[in-house]
Amino acid sequence: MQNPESPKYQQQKQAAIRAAAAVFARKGFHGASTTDIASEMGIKQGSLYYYFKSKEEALAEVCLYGIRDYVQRMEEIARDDAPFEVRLLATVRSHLSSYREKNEALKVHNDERLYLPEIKRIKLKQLGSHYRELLEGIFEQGVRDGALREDLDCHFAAQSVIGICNAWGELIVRDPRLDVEQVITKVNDLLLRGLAPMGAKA
Amino acid sequence: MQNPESPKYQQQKQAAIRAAAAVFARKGFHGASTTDIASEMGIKQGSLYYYFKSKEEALAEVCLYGIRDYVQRMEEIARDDAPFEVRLLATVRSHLSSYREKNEALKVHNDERLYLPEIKRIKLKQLGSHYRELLEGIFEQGVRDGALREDLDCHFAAQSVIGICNAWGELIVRDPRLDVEQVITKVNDLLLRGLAPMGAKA
DNA sequence: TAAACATTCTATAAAACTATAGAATACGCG
DNA sequence: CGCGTATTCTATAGTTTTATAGAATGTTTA
Repeated sequence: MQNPESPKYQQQKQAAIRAAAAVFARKGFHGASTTDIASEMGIKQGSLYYYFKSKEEALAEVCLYGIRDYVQRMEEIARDDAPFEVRLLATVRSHLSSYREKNEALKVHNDERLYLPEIKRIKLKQLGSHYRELLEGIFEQGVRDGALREDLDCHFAAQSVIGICNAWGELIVRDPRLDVEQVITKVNDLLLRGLAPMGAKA
Repeated sequence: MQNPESPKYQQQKQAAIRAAAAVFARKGFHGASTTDIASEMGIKQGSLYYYFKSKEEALAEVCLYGIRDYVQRMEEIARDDAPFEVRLLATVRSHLSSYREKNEALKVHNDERLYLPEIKRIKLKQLGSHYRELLEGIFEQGVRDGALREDLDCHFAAQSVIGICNAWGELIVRDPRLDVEQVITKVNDLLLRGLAPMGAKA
């Protein structure tokens, strides 16, 4: 057993999660065989079970790995009270920059809903909801500060941000020529204008 | 063989496509077994091959079925030259209202990219591109008419509309309590404000 | 160096899945 | 009704896949 949680083990486990993330993202959960994942990290199929008890556990680990520091960054943004515009930009940036950089771990979240053991699924759902609630809180603060129009549906706004960021995240991953920084600017701009109070400045 | 293309055959084929669409949407291409699809429409696994030569062909049919009248409605919108605001609303409505109504055929498009035979994939890509180009054209017209800001990146705008509509489409399907008409209004509003010229009216 | 432990490999059992063939049943029409 | 065709069923061959067991190899440390 991997009792000492040795550095090598940790490192390889990380590699296993990354490999699984990449292959799941490319082929989907069922499309990815354990053979694929193993060979992605340069070991044989059977050896993969040294790191994961099952294929589903691999998926669970990938999902949690993908969302965790994601939520963490959102918490930081929510914590220090900058003006709304700054927070929104930080959110969009956090969401979109990680999409390409932090490999494909996030693309899996369509599958996660389906094939995860109950407990893990709940855990993930909590993290996802937590993320959305943090974002909603930022919008509520924005309304209070007058940076957003008063009748704004903050839940709608938060969902829209997540939705549009995910959509552009996909496009960014799919098309390497896209300039991430530029996309971030434009998405931020679109949202800012779309949610601004009636007679806002440019 | 199904020589006469009898009404019953047509009807059952339609049912088969719908069933496949539903199961693919729920479980993804590889997650869906032919047994699942068959039992979804109330027949046995082997019988499915009376309607599809292979599982991949089923996917192809589902994808084409999903996107066709979609593109067609976009063509209508692009054809009669209404003011930009009307066209945008029509687009958002077409996109979102079909999402729940026209079952799950559209959700599959992540898989399609991966598992489709080359020819079908190209066909689909063409349809998708065509759709986006029509939308881009509408934006370009909107800029010319002064309804949109001059420096608007129409490609970006079109992608964003598609992205946000898809995102909300998913939410609509997943949560039956959501009021589609209300979502349409809000999404349209967000986009309209986000893309409007600098000193626009409410 | 040798013992103890960690990591990977090979081989395989058991299950699931696609696709086909041929039998069985349902349907429409003279 | 009864013939011909359309549709569905059963059974199965042939793959592919997950997961496990035990052997083989690497690595650390005393």
